[in-house]
Amino acid sequence: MGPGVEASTQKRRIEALYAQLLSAYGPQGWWPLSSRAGKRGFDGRGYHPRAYVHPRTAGGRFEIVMGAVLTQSSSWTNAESALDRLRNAGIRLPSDVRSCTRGRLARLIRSSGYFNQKARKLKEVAALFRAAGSLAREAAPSRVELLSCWGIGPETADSILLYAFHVPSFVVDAYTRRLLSRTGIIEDDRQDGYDDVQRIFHDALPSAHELFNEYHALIVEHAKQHCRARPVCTGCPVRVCRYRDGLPRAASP
DNA sequence: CGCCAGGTGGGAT
DNA sequence: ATCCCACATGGC
Repeated sequence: MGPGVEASTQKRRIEALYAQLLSAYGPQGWWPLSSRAGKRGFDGRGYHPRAYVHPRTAGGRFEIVMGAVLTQSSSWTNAESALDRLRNAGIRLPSDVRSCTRGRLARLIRSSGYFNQKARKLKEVAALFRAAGSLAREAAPSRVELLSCWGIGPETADSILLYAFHVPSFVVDAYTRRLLSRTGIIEDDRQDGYDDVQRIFHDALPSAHELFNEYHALIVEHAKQHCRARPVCTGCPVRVCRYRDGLPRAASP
């Protein structure tokens, strides 16, 4: 939190931002599942957006884990087509990943980018979730345990905790930093580390996974529609922001 | 064509 | 602790 900014002010800003985003975009219903989720072996008929059915099976949960890795620094559509190819190849459980060669995995997930690295990452998370029952709802791994896995950093760890296991751990991504920076809630998107930004949300909000789920999803939707790298400010529902029509302005009071 | 996309790990300073 | 870079495809 910036110097001189009261915690109650910070809390109001975070709450107001959520209200504006929810009002503008409506409930997002994350996590998005692969486009054919609902066919055999997968739970949830729905698909992103706004048709979320929370995962009940190990396969559904592990698909979220794989999706969280595949979408690292790449678009969801690219990650999703990789998920589709994994599903079509019958790869939906850690054991399926383990019995697939690294090279074949890389070929299947080519569209997600960084495919050699990500093939290794899938191997690593498959090893992490190897134990029977490790994907059970009540067997959520600890954050430290996730972070100790090669290929899982703080954002991926929190995505897995929140969206696969419903543990209320707020997900901070590049979009979150950009939005908080532009609205003046943080100084700039480099100043604060991951845990600092996460703490802003944890301090301001009740610790509820449904709320954290929606808030992060709304930030992503908002970042795609308006708060892009090159801002699209026409029709932007966020009232306090130092940009208008792509031009930097002085921070609002 | 250049920029951007729901990061992470490793190495140099 | 903090920069800097490799990793790579696809959409606009």
